[in-house]
This record gives sequence, structure tokens and C-alpha cells, in this order.
Amino acid sequence: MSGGVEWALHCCVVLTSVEEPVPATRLAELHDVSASYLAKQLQALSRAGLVRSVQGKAGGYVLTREPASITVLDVVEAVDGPSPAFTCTEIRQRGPLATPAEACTTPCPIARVMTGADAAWREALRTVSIADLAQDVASTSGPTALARVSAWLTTP
Amino acid sequence: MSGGVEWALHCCVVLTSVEEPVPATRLAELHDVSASYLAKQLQALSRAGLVRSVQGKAGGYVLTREPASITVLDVVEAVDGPSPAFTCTEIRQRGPLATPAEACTTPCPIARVMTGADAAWREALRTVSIADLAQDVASTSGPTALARVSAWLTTP
DNA sequence: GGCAAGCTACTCGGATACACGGTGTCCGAGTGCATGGGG
DNA sequence: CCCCATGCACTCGGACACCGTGTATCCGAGTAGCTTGCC
Repeated sequence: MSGGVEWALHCCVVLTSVEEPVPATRLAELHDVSASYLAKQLQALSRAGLVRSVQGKAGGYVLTREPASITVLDVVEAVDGPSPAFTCTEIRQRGPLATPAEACTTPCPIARVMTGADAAWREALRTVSIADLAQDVASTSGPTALARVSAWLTTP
Repeated sequence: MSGGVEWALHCCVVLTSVEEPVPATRLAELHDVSASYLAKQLQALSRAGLVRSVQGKAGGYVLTREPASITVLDVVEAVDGPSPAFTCTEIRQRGPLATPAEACTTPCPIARVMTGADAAWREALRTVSIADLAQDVASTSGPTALARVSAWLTTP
């Protein structure tokens, strides 16, 4: 999986604590990562409609929805693409003993298992929202942690 | 995920129906795939101890265990590697507001969610065995399908 | 006819090139704010 | 004092190189079975 997913998730969590737009540069130096590359991930989030980009002097990125209605799966699919990791190439229809295409009404058992596992993975990511993550951060790192991040993000 | 996983799984399923060793070349032409590359996947299965390779004129690959005791997860981990797709880079310990390492007793919430999803994915693959796949093939493609494959594999 | 040595042909195994997607970077288009002049 | 036009600095967005992992391939090491000569 793309490593930028982690950056995007952290960005979404910190964006929970601020209302004003935050530029990508600021988010990059907060996490000490490449600003140019982080911009790529934020653009992906923007295309998916998870964040709203505002231009101009005081521009940046803002969450479009309530953090509770943005799931981790949304972010992962926005950055990494919605296509599943496994794709069946229909091997059973190839080779000297190929089963004819008209006999393949049901998907290949292997593909079925893989699809099921992928669905379980996505379901696990769907049940957790960005708000849950923020709540978890507050529980572990202390309630003031996000407030301090918010203050640092908003002060020039 | 590596595309060779699909090939390896199909090979394991067809190996269910034969007791004699089957060379990689034969398996490759059965599925109409590159013999050289399929050999790589079978070597991975051999290193993982899922199949036993016998050399010599009538050599090839044989399953080492009962098909019912080989899970799909075993094959996937043998070919694709056992390491999870997501790896936490501890972003929270970087940047100007880095949380000190001694405060990071529990894993980062994001990593926790990702690890849970990965566990769910693996669990879904662990509950299905190669024997289950073979049974499923027999149910959909007819009981004689695997027998015909076995006959084709064993006849020169 | 039985046996053993040698040979052949076939197998796996690891080491070797190529390609594509992810990683990282850059510069141009667009926009909101600040400023300065005029009414 | 208020309003508007201008300029500017800052932002995003997409287009451009680089690298690592997966993909595909090849040739060498090793071994089981067949052949053939001998007893």
C-alpha cells in the first residue's frame, strides 16, 4: 500500500481541530515530511471530495464534512485508489483444459475468497471514523494535545 | 499484491488431485503462463514448506500436507511475504510538536486501525483451506473437472 | 538372464535483465488580501 | 472618512524526473531412470 496513506490520515486528524484553512506547507512541516509530495496526497483527498481547497493568500485545506462522517476507508480509497489489491485474471479460461466462458457463471472460487477478505478489510476500515481517531489521540496523548496542534497551525 | 499469488493458488488446487510429482513446466502450460516465472512462485512455496520438490527425470512438486491443513493465507504469505501492507513510520515522533518517545507506550491509533484491518483480512484467508477451494471447484465445474485435470497432468 | 556402471535427459534453484508504479520534485495558473490613491 | 482599482504574495494544481519492487528470463547444479556392456 502507498505510504502516503499514513500522511493523509494524520493530516485529516489534525484538520479536525481547526476551522480555518491550513496550507499544505504548514501540514508538511508539522509532520516533517516532503511538502511537495504531501501536496499530491492532499490533491487526491480534494478530488475525492473529503477536503475543500481554498486558494489565495489565506488559503489551504479544510475538511468538507463532519469528522464523524469521514471513515478511514474513505481516506485510504482516496489516496490508494478504490480498486482491490487482488484482480482475477480468469486463469481457468486459459490453457488446454480451459473451461468455456459460458460455463463461468459464478466467479472463480479463489477470486471469491480474495474478494471476501478484501471486503472484511474494507469493513474494518469503514467502522472507524476520523473523529474516532481524534478521540483516541485525545485519550492517549492527553486532551490538550490536539488543542496545541491547533494553536501551532493557526499562529503564523 | 503480487499477481503470482493467483498462479500459486491455482497450482495448489490442481496439485490436490494428483499424488505423483508434477513439474513446473506442466503446470505452466496447463494454465498458459510463463514457465520461468511460475517456477519462482513454486520455489517460494517450497521454501515455505507447503510443497516438496523432487528432482530427477520424473521430478516435480507435490503437496507436503493434507489439502485441508493448508490455508489460503499460507500460500499468500509464502508468495507475497509475511509482512503487513501498512507500516507505521511513527510520524507522531517527528516535527516541531513531536511527542517524546517515552510517551509512546501504546501504538499510534492509525496504526492500530490498520493492524486490525490487516488481521481481519488474514483471518478471512485463514478460514479457507485448499481443500475447500477444490471442493468448491468440484461443485461449480462438475465433479469430473479435477479428475480430468489429474489425468492430463499425469499423461505424458 | 542378472547386475552394475555409465550416460542421458530431465528436473529444480539461484543469479541476472527489464518494466511499471510509487516517490519525490518542480514550475505555472489562479485567487484573496493588502495597499494606496481618489472622491 | 469611505470606496475602488491596482499590485502582490501566497495558494493550489498538474506536468516532469528518479528509484525500488515486481515481472520475466536464462543458464548452471543435481539427480533419477534408461541403456549397454559384462559376468
